[in-house]
Amino acid sequence: MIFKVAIASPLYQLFDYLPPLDVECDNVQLGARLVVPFGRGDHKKIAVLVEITDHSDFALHKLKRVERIIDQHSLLSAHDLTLLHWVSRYYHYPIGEVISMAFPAALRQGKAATLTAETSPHPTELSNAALLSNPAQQTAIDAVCASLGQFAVFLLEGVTGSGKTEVYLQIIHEVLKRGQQVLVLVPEISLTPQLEARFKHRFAVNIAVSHSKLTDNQRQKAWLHTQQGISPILLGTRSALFTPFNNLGLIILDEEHDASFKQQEGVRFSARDTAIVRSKLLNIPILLGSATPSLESLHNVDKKRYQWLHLPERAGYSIKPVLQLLDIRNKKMREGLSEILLVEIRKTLEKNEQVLLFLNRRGFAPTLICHGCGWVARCQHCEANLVIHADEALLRCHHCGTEHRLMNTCPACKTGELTPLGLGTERVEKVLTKVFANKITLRLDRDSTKRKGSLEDYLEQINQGEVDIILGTQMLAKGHHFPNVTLVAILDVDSGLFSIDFHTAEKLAQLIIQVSGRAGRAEKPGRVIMQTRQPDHPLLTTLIEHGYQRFAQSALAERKAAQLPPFSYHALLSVQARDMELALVFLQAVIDLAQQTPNSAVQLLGPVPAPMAKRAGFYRYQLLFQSGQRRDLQSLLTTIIPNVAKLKIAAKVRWSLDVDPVDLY
DNA sequence: AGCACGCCGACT
DNA sequence: GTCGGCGTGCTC
Repeated sequence: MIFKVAIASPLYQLFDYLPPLDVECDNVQLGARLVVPFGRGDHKKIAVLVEITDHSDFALHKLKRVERIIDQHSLLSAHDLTLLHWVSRYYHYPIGEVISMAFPAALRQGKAATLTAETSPHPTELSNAALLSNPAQQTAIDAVCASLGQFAVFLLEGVTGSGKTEVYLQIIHEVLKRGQQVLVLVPEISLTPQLEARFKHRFAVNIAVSHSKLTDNQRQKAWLHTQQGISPILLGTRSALFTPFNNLGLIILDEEHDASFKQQEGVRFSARDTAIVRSKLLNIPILLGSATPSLESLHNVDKKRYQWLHLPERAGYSIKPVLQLLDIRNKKMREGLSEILLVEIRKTLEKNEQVLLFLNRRGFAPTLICHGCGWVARCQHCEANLVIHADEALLRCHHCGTEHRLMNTCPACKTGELTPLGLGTERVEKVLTKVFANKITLRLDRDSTKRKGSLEDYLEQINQGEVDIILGTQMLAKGHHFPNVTLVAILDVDSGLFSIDFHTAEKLAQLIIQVSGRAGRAEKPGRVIMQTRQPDHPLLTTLIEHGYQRFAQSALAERKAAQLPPFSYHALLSVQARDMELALVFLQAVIDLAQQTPNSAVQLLGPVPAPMAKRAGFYRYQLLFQSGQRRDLQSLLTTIIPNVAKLKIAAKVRWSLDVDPVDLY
């Protein structure tokens, strides 16, 4: 009897052990945790039992013995293990690391998987008869409910105010009536309080919540409640995806286009794509929701892989704002605000309505330049300029955190006048408080909301009407809705138009639509003004004249013409090292490995410097794998990645692989 | 990733 | 003579 176990280590393999002595092993369950000796000395590791076989490829006399079986009852089902194996294979990440990711911290360390006594399971009692729903909502509800108990992917497309959440709630109600559980995934924690409140109001059941801002204990409790079936609903972020369920009947993934569903370190999995795999394994439906679906998902609808459900705006509930481009070429500007925009802001404030301004750059100004000699304040560790933070009299690097005192004279020529160049939120805030001195301006960015809970306090002030002008970065683009805001302005929409990364256009369009959904209500619709020097840019004109769907069609046509994803498949191998040469030698070794594995169906693009070629003292390079067929790309990666990991030089650099990258940075 | 082993420089 | 620097190699 051989136990094949997973151990958290950067090795792409399982480890074989002999069963423990003096213990009855006939009933030991796959997915149970074990204590095993590992490495030299008497070191112990927590392992997860993955397979029991009767032969080993490893020399039998070298096998060590399992020391102890921690769990009498498995914590992970066979399906859970299959899903984790899929993640390890598809994202080319060591199986032991992937499996350990499924457990909360304490269980990873071998603590007993027991709940504290205070747990009194809520009676599973379904309250509150359904609200009214309109025909489009009913169609969506019926379609998903008809698929309960079988695999199907639904894309529910509906703008703010179309009643998506109500559709979710009614479908969940049906799943709970069948005695099954529901997994609800959302992109960010900031969205969960409202959603959680709405769920709790609707269902008198135990709702588990899991996201990274909770303590380890809170997360473990949610994990165990879900695993044991005490909580019929788990509401969580990306990392909650791997929580085991007793009887999962449906997955809902809201804001499916959101980039935060893609993990950007370690195992770079897509929670959306992995959730779909989980649904398929369990033979249950999955519902993806968005006002601005990703191009991949729309493409999958075209290919009939997903079923498209559409919620038009409801009559009388419409908060659809008017989108307008404001051509600022040759217009008089005051710190990034055109005269025309200032007039519109004034008119709005005079009606006692609120104004929301977006500028996606914090600080006072992104550049400090010497008017005398042209010296620019640069970060010595990054290929980036230092950002002026006037409030704190600092120059700060937004990439590595380096800080310097803001100086008065040019350190290069000692005489020249130092001039701030460009716009940040602090600078715009300053001019707003001056121009609208009798109004209250509130700045919301990472700097002004550092204190825990301050964002919530500010949001409350806004909704109480204590604030007239809200100026913020994209942290305001998600979730929060401000009914008394009737004017939204995007101060610099052009910065999103010229990127080397083809994903940026899609993200900009989604941002514009999401931002526009933050404002107004039925009787006071909002208006969105975008300042631009590119009023004829096709992205902007298509979006404004024909809406998101038409934009998405033309963006997909462009992707197809250029053979970019979703019409081809990408994997990005990135490396960083203090020594530039080392990084390049590593990538050359990877290229050599790829060329020893002839696969003409995969193109290698690179090595090229990363878009920020130096960051925090590390030089950064990357290599892009591209293929027309997913299986060709996968088979090449399966062959080479474990060998890449074994390269001697791999230990001297930091490298990572991103399959299906959502940004190429 | 850890962690032990091993082969070279400055200390009691 | 020994403590310890971190290069190298291994983990069932």
